Amino acid sequence: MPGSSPFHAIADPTRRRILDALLAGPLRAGELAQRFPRISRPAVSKHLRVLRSSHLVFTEQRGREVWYRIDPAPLAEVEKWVQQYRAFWEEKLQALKKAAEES
Amino acid sequence: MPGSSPFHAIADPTRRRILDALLAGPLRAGELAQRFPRISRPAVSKHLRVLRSSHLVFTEQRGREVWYRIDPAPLAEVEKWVQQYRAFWEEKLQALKKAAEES
DNA sequence: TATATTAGTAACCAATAGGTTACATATCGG
DNA sequence: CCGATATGTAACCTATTGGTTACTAATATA
Repeated sequence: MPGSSPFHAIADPTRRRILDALLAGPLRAGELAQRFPRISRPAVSKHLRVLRSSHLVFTEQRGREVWYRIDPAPLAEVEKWVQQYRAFWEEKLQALKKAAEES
Repeated sequence: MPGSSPFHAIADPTRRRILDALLAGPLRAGELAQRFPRISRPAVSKHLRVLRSSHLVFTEQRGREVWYRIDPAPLAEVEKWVQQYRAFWEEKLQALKKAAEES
């Protein structure tokens, strides 16, 4: 539990939507949960725990409220990995272009 | 099963290593499995099925051999999503830089 | 101080994931 | 044709995931 992979953290679509919501700015736990009417608050709370454990979000306690905000730093690892494949797919696009020009 | 998310497909470290291996060029199923001595061939076969179902790899049958190669196209979705957060973390780096200069 | 409000946790459950061994299927080579 | 090789699948097991409801702890407020 202490420090799971960002690849695992972003695998779940609900967790990605949570991060997307936080992109606009910090939110309280409850407010965040309200944005997912189809699942319960504890379910969201668990997703937040996963995001915390992978350091994709961090919290600031203000009285009884807990504010969540993004820390996108761990996504750099994901980006780096995906970028390895960029050259590959750009090659393919090049090949397609060439083929189109030759037809 | 027909068409699972690339986010899910790359969540597993073994599947990422399979893709990494294929980056150097196409490989046969068995040859691929040999690179993972700690897990059985059927386990690798199952990972390959997941990768196939998310269209990250495709196969070419040649006699009794099955050659696997990468199709990185679905990773574009991942890249696109991660890039949204780029601006965010670059801002943070900027802020750090600024703070360093002012100290 | 009593009561709402906010957030997390405990205990539980069904479904999925990732692994295993045993088996089926198809092709190659002698 | 027959044995060896290459690959995938079936059946099964355990751990993890994502969800639920019920409860606890802490802080704000009337």
